[in-house]
Amino acid sequence: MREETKKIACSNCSSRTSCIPTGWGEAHLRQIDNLISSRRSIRRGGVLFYNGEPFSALYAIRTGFFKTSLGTEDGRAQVTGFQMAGEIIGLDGIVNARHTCDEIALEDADVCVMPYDRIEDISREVVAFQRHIHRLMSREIVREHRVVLLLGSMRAEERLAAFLLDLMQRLQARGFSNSELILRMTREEIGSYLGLKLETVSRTFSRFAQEGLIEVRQRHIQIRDGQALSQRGYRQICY
Amino acid sequence: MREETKKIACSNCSSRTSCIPTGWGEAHLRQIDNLISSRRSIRRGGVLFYNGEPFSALYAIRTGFFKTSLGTEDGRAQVTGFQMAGEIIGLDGIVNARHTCDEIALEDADVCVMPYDRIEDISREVVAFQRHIHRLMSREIVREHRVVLLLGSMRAEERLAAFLLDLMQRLQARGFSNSELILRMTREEIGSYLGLKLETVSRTFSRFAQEGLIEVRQRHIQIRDGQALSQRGYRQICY
DNA sequence: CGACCGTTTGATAGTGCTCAATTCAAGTGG
DNA sequence: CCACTTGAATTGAGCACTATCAAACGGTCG
Repeated sequence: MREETKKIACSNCSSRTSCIPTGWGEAHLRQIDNLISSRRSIRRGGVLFYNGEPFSALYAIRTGFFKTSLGTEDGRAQVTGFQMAGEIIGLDGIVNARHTCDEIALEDADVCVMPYDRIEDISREVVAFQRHIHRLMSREIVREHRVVLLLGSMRAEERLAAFLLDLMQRLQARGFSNSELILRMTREEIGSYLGLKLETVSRTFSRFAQEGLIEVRQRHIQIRDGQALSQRGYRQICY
Repeated sequence: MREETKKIACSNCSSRTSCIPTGWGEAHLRQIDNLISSRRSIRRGGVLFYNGEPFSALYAIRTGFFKTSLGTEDGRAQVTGFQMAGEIIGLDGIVNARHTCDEIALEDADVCVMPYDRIEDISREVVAFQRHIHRLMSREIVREHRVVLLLGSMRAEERLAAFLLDLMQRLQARGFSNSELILRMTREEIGSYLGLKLETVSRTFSRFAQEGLIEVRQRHIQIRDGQALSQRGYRQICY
């Protein structure tokens, strides 16, 4: 799994708005430019970091799609989340200076490496950046809350609908179509994430299709009736 | 629900070690002493903060026991966690400056109020404190990961066993017995947290008791065979 | 083209849920 | 002090949803 390393700054990065939003004064831009140490390219199926691996940096996804996977003692594994461009990953490693999950690329990906000690330094100097980091972590906590809600109180249909709606929303926020998406993960990975078996995922897709809610061609999903889909899956909290 | 407010400093707090660990130089103790603005006492059943309420502070639990509860659009609610003395709550509110869940006392409780702007200030001045806050948030993320794993891949028996073991471990870390505990929550709240119905929780308790793993008298639980219990529930990741 | 992986679909079994009745513990008020 | 009320917990019977096992299909890539 070959990986390349490049040198780059945030100030002239095209996707800056998504991961490090605007709003710093010009004065601080130079400090922010010191944030990224390098980039890494990960091939499809490649691993960004392993469970147990020493923690040293957070990563901003520039392109590509990742899954977060957690192993259990008895050999089972569960997907605990999917990440796409613009999102920051690796926050789990801060507590014990070790990562506690595997981060695996579902397609060829590029990430910016943000060494944690630099994050600490800049946080102390740039108030807006400090707040940004806190908000990132807090957002992650809130997101996980919603996953817990999903896994703890929804049925298969509701879970899958909520999953599709969540994906759609995140893609739409990144400028993609709001009625069409291509799944980057297998049915098994979706099932693992939703606490279902792959057969159940497949069946539920078929049922949705039969009822005219969506159109399914392999991993290509077309939303036909977003309204109805919402009614099935959107039990999420509004905030 | 009457609540009292008192003024106090961390440096001479008996339970300091649990929420704000030692290790700051003497020089910084005075800054830390400025962290707590007041204390609040919450009666059993009282609410520390509501979903939607403006966020202004984190809270350190001095005494008492809380549950975190999330409401769904269609009126259902789910418990997403239980918190005990020494733990820090309210981290969910940072992202959007509003709390996204309800925090409810399961027994009379006392909390220290830590205004968020003071946390920001001290974080910038005391490196060890900054790191402490980051670790708190990261720990919360890792904990939630484990809950997701529990809900997504364990069966009723495993869930309840893991739940008991987790509680025991946290109580033991606080100096309580490692073979005996009193549940502060109802079967329904346990069920909600574990993604089960209260009847299932009750039945599973009974089964454990029948098999000699534990002894159940209402909310009083006696561990008889922790080893066996571990084998049932401990599929958690080791880290 | 053929092999392989992922997906779909069917039949059956099992786990946990629903509905309902009963027991238990702790107040509450006469 | 005891009958009464109330909320929580236990237990049972039947059912619904999802898992499991199994087979067939389809797209992709060597």
